[in-house]
Amino acid sequence: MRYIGGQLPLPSAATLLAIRRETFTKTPLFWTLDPAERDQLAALATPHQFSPGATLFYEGDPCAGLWVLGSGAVKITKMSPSGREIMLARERAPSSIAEVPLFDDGGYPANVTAIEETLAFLLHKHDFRRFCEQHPRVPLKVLAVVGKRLRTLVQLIETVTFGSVRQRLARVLLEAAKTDAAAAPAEMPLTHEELAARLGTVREVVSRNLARFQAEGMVKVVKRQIVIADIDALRAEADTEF
Amino acid sequence: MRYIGGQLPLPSAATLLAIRRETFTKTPLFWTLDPAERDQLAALATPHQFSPGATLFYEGDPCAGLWVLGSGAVKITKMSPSGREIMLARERAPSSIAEVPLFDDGGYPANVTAIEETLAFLLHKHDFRRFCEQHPRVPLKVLAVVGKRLRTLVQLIETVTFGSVRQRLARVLLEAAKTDAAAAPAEMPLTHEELAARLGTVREVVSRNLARFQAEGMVKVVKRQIVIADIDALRAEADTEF
DNA sequence: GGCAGAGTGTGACTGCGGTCACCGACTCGC
DNA sequence: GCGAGTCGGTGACCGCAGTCACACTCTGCC
Repeated sequence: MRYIGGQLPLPSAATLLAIRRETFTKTPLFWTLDPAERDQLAALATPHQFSPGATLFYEGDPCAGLWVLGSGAVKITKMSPSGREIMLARERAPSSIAEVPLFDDGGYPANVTAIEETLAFLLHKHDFRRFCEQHPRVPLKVLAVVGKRLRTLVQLIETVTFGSVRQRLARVLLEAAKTDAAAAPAEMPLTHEELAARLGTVREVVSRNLARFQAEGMVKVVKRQIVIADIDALRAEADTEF
Repeated sequence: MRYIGGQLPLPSAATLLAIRRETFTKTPLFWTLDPAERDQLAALATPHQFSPGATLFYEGDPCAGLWVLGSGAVKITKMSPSGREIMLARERAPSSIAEVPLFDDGGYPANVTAIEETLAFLLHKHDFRRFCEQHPRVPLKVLAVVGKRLRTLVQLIETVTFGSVRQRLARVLLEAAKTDAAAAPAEMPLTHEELAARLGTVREVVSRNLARFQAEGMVKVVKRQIVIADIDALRAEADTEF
């Protein structure tokens, strides 16, 4: 772990109100609401601050409620008892987490950990369910969001069962380059350890495959930063059929 | 393929009405409705008959609507271009299929194929969505069902990434013994090919692992039927930590 | 009875991925 | 500048799973 987890003091009350309003406006789940309804819901949420490495909740924990990301980013993971990790998804604000256990009365299905400094709002399960009953369009939107999530999981199963680490690595690199380019151009602060978790494998294997990519001229490593050198070759690698 | 796919003639109109009513009463999705509402919805559905091996729809097909299983069973699969298959789930009537694409405007996310003689009702997407808007408790129930599905997918990812074929095979055998025991005691009409698809591997590997199980006295094969000989040992195998 | 076809058993081979071990490079704090 | 801790690279090794090839056993059918 590079970071030490833990909750931090929150922003002041005044800025918090503004952040809260903005968060709930931007979050897809609430797009179908009008501003007054959003404010009403936002008022029910309690803010929590997490530093990188801190855990929002663990798999199996009873479901406290819906988490709405105000800023920062988190990863959703499963861990094997022996310590290996696989990342199911990464979510960046504005977004929401843990819609599923709100409705099927189970615990949280996976671990969620902050990977950046993250501000998240917790909407209590019963508050949100009551709100859903009063605003029937919300569950429909939740369904759309959960549907997307389910599709990406199916995709993940496909690549894990049929694809190789090499292939998955290529995909992750492309994806990271794309999403991070939007936030902070040409920067990929990924340790091999994190990549391994993302792929459901171990550090050494990532190391080796990256070395091969480098030998083949597809990526370069400068100052521990991975830089894509031949994006087309990488794309070809990612798209090769199983 | 042991079976040749295709649609068959339907039962007579009179029996069909009875079946239809019973189907919609038993399907979990519609439990929250009262009988009149159910009948109203049932009237919109069109029946289709499938023999084993016949395909209800393929991955990527535009979403026609929700499928409600009246009798029989289907498998939900993904195929790799090179022909390998992985079974994401099996659904037995009474149940419903393809809730997801109704709400997120994508195509069907996977293939669905009948594995028994199956009667299924198709509820058109727009009919069902309109019904959802009029009966807000339905989407909530859909969410619960989709949530369960998502949980099993997460579970699948976990076993595929961390577990071995041996382990997964043990689990599948236990599961098959359990579900089939309810329907038809002590019968497991699974070919190695089918098991392989279920596990996302190939026939030979299943064959070998089964042979090992047999050598270790955990299962017996009589007349090409797999019989569990030492259920505790098999359970231990299935539960060994990764 | 004999043939066809589906289903099964198994040996040989290969490569990938996971494990272990160890060292070198970089960073940060004192 | 030094030491501790994290991160990265690499060699050795091993086992599982996937591929190919082929022979055997059922079953049903003509």
